[in-house]
Amino acid sequence: MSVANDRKSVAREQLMVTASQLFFANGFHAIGVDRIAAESGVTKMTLYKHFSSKDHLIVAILERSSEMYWTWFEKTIQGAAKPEQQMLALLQAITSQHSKSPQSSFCLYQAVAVEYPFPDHMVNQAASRHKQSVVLRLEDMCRQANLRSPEALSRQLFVLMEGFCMTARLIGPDAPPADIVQAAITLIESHRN
Amino acid sequence: MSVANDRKSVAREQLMVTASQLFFANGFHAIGVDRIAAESGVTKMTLYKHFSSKDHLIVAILERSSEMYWTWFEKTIQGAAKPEQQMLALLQAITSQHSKSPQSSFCLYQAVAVEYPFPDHMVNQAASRHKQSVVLRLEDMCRQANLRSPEALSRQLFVLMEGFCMTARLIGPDAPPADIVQAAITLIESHRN
DNA sequence: TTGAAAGTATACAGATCGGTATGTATACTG
DNA sequence: CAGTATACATACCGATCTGTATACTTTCAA
Repeated sequence: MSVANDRKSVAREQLMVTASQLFFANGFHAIGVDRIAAESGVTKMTLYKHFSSKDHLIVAILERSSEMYWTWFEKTIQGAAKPEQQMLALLQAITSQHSKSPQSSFCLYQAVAVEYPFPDHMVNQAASRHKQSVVLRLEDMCRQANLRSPEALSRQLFVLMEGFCMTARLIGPDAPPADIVQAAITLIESHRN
Repeated sequence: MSVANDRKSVAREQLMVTASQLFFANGFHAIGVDRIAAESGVTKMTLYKHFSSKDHLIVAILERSSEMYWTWFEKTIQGAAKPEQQMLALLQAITSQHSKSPQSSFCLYQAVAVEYPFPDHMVNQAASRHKQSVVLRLEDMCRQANLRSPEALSRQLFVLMEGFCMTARLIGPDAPPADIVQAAITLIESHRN
């Protein structure tokens, strides 16, 4: 089987994990392919055997992150019956994860929005696809909850989540833990019929 | 007078304006000093006569942006008497500015948080100082308004504002215009005594 | 008028960037 | 055994990065 299609390669997996961590902590432009390869314990040639360019590696990381996000998403809302409770479960999971590891609140897609700001760039498009689908999913949940103006409410909750992630970067660990959950509760309540 | 202290130099001013725009639209690492100098109609040597390094230029831009921000801030809340109305005036100004020019919602300090993530870096510190002062100012307003848990409310409003700026980057112009103002109203109301 | 300040022009240093070329060793598999 | 895939090592390419060196011009005020 051709290497380019072998999604189970250990080298490929290690490259994506390592690169993901490095990008996470340093940004995209600050990390070169040499360092990614070195810290993966792999040659640069191996990197380019698996990914045709740095941009393609980033897109692969973003798409795998998106898959992992949705797995986490569905698992998190699993216990909650009503859609309102599901949305709160998401916020609670985000904040409790934040208190354990503040760095985990950082969002790779926000970094893309900053470092690849042009919509015709493949990296930007990969991030946009993900965030667009999040907005739609939230809107879907608001609709299921039979709340007033589901579009507006979903956008409010989305902004709340994005703001939380960015605030974690800006202010640091001791940012807004439970406040955001309370804000979400207030906003949801205000959209009840 | 020495050039390094001449804050009125046209070249220095042009460099800061041009660099600011370029960083705004492309990020920091994506823009080199050569391009900044060229698009300012100035030599690279002139840039280094006024700013001892690229990082110092960025810090100067951030600090001047902060001054401009506070000028805008005080001017915006000027018409409103009550602190609650002042906070709403801020949100309304942000959203109305957004509908005129969506790019203006982008926040340079958020870009710093992504591209200079280390707290011991002077650029990161300059951005942190600004955002910290914004949080404190909001908290002050909430306290003046005699609302319940001013700390929590100010953090909620801060997250809302940060989320709005980031959403403008992530989703694009047709993001959440009036929804955020409504969210702020709801949150403020919920903290009334 | 003269002399410092401000700016120009050009060239360069040293490092790093993304990406490629060439060849070799290992290991699975038909 | 033969062939293919995977990964190795090393060296290199052109471009770009921040920052510096040197020398010439313009402006303006004491």
